[in-house]
Amino acid sequence: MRSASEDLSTRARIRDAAVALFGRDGFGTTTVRAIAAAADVSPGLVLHHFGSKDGLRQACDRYVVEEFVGRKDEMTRDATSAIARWLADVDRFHPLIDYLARMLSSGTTAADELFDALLTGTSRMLDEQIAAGIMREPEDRDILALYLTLHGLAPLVMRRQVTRGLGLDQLSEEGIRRSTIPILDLYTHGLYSDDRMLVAAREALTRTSGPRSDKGENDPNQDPDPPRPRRS
Amino acid sequence: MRSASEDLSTRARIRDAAVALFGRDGFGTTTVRAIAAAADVSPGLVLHHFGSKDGLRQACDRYVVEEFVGRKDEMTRDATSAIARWLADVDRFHPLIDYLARMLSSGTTAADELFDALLTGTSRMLDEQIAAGIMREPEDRDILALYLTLHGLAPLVMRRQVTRGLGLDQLSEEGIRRSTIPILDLYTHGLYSDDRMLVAAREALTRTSGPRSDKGENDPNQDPDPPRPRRS
DNA sequence: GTCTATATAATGATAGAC
DNA sequence: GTCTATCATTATATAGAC
Repeated sequence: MRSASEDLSTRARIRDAAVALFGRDGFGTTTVRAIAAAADVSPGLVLHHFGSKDGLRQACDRYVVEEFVGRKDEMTRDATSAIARWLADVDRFHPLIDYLARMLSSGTTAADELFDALLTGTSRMLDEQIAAGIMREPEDRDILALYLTLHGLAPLVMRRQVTRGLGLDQLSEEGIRRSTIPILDLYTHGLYSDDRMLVAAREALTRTSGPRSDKGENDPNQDPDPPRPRRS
Repeated sequence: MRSASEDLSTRARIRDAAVALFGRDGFGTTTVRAIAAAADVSPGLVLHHFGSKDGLRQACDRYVVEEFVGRKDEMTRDATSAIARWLADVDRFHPLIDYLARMLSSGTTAADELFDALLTGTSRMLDEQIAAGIMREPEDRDILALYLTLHGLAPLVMRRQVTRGLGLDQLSEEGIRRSTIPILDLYTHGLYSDDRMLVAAREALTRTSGPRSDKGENDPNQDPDPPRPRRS
C-alpha cells in the first residue's frame, strides 16, 4: 500500500500535485507553474500530458470520483479493515477530501456523479438496515437518504471547522473516538424528548398551504434561512 | 424591502457583483474586469474603491459574515416573520449562500468567525430547549452542537445537490414543505429502532483503545471514510 | 517523455483627465 | 467618483531541441 509519493509515474505525480493544489487553493488561483514545481517537472510537461489546464482539471475530477466511488465499494465489502487501512493511509486522502469539498460546493457534473453514487449507496444501506430491523421505517426514505448523505459529507466538506470545534482532527483516531458516541446517540434517540414538534409541524403544514409556513420555528435543521441554518 | 439591484451605491453594487461572481466561479477564476462589467463600471473604479482585488475579497468576506450574523439575531427575535421575509427575498440570498459555501470549505478566518457565531447560536439554543424540556439531555452538548451546526449548513453548502435530489429548490416553499417532516422525524425518532448499535459502539470504544475502532461499522455519520461518509 | 525557450494573451494595478 | 489609457507582470499554451 503506497503511502504517498513514491514510484508513481510522472503523469500520476503531476495529477496528484494538481489535486492537492486545486483542493487547497482552488482552480483559478493555482497556476500550472505551481503544479509543475510541486511535481518537480517543467510547466511544459504538465500541458504536454494533459493538453491544457482545464484538461488537467477534468483528469483530476475523474480521478477523485473514481477514487472515492472505488473505495466505497471496497468499504461495502469489508468496512472494518477498510477503515483501518484508511486510518493508516490518512495522509494520502486529505488532499482528496479538500478537492472533493471544492467539487461539491461548486457545480461540476463530476461532482453530481459522485454525489449520486454516494446517495445510491446510502439508499441501498437504508433499505438493508430497515429490512433487517436495525432501522425503523422512516417518514420518507428518499428524502432521508438525501439528508443522511448530506450529513455524512458535511464533516468532510467543512473539515476545517470540525477540526477547530473538536480541537483535533476528526479523522484522527482520537477524533473518531470522541465523536462517535454523541452522533450515534443522536441517530438513536433523536433530539427531541417527544413528538410535540413533529405534531405541530405536521399540523401547520396541512393547515396552511399558503406563504409563511410556521414550521421553521422549532426545527433544528434543513430550513430555509441561511442566517441560522439550524435554529434560532 | 429592496429586492435586488436598485438604488444601491456604486460601491455596494460592485461589492454585490463581486460576491455573486466569487461565489459562482471562485476567487481566482473571477477577474476584476468581469466584476466591473457585472456592476456596469470600469475596472479602474473597482480598484479605486477597494484598493486591490484582495481588498475586495476581504470586503466581501466582512459583508457576508455581517449579513448572516445580523440576520441570525433577527431570526432569534422573530423567526416566523423572518422566514417569511426570507422567502419573499430569496433571490437576494442565493449569491450569499454560494459565497458562504466557498468560504466555509476554504479556510479563511472570516469563515471561522462566521462558523463560531453560528455554533454559539446553536449551543445557546440547545441549552434553552433542553432546559425547557423540549429536547432531551444528550450525550455531549458541545459535540452535538457542532454536528447540528454542520448538518444545518450542509444543505446550504451543497445546495445544488439538494436541489437535484429534491427535484426542486430546497429554499422554495414546496422544497421546505417536502423536507420538513422527514427531517423532523429523523430528529424526533432517530434512525435506529433500538439501542443495539449504540451499545455495541460504546463497548467497542471502551474495549479497544488501540488502532481500528470497530465502531465505524454501523454509524451512519461522522466517520473517517470519505468513500462512504455515512455508512457502508 | 522531458526540457528550454518563446509567443500571445489576459490580468492586476497605476496615472492622469474629467 | 468615474473614466480611459497604459504599464508591468504573469498566465496559458506552443515550438522545437534533446
